[in-house]
Amino acid sequence: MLQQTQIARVIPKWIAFLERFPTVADCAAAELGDVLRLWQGLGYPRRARNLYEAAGEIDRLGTFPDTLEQLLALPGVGAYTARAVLTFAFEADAAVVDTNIARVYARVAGHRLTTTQAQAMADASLPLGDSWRWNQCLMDLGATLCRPVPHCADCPLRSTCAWQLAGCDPVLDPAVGSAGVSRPQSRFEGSERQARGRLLKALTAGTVRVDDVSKVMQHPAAMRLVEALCAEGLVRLEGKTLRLP
DNA sequence: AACCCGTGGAA
DNA sequence: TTTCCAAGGGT
Repeated sequence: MLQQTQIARVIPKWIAFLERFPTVADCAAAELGDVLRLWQGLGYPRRARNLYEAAGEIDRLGTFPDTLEQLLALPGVGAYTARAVLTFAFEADAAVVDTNIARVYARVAGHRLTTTQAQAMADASLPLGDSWRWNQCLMDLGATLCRPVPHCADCPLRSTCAWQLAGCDPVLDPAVGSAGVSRPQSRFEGSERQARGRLLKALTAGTVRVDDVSKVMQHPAAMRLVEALCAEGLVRLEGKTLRLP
């Protein structure tokens, strides 16, 4: 839920989700449509599908994956999420690089970093033992002080940060664009993404007739969107009736 | 590497 | 009113 989504917006959804699915097995035993309904409002519904499929895989495994390799093999689990589970759930030694931490390291280094470089810096800096505390502190530093518009005066790294020592010039900020963690997005208003979201939202409330799709989504290339959602397994087509799978 | 994927709050 | 971007991942 936290992938590309602010924690304040996740918390109420997370509480409701765990109330409905207290265990992995509960989620695995449900229908994808139930998961998608609980996901409504969070965006990126493919994450809900990935979570649902991951729950199925873990349920079949019988044990929860607890190595980086095993976690990375799960759908929707990448470099950040796998390490987040390791450090925050299992309290194992793993350095997470989210958008906040990537920004901190880029500014400390004083130049733009590739994801590989940022992960290497994080790995080299990680104190062993209570690594989750380190990860949490660094993440919060990025979320509170080392913001896109920073508050350098209060930063504990102000004497060692290369960008700060260079004068903290916004034009020279090595962490523009979320330090490359999240990429610029195309226009949302009037886009097919918006239309897909409208259709999925309509389906959480019931079914939709194919003939009415254009009106529901207010988008010209309506049928292409239906096909895209069907291909992703987020929508099921029965005759001329659309419903959640 | 480049591009795609939802949604909503804040500036 | 736009624009930015948020505890990223997949192709």
